[in-house]
Amino acid sequence: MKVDAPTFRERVHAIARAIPRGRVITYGQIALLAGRPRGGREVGWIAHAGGAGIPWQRVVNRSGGVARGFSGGREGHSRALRRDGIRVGPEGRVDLKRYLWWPDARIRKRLRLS
DNA sequence: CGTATGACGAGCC
DNA sequence: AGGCTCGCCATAC
Repeated sequence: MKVDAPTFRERVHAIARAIPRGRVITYGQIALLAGRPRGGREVGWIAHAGGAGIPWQRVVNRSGGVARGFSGGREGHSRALRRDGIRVGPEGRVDLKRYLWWPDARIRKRLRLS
């Protein structure tokens, strides 16, 4: 059966849903995977628009920083990450060396990503 | 339709 | 390392 090509927003949602508990990904990475190398800002407002059942707290910026516009502000974002078992520093930063996630080949294939 | 805005990123200092 | 500037690009107004 023929299916329409997924929109950028749908790809972003699919990727965000695939992030495992205890790991994080960056806006830029999602944009790249979804086929828009400089679309970090877009991913940001897609995240801000929300989406039921999507663990947006696992999406952080390039510096590992939490989002100002998260529900509950930076504090809210930090709390949500800690509930995921992720350590968040006093400046609202996570250690990317430790928590950054990259989808493996199998997942990329399943989601039809680059 | 021109301007402003922003859950971003890379580069420079 | 951390702060600034500039580029990016869909939306909002």
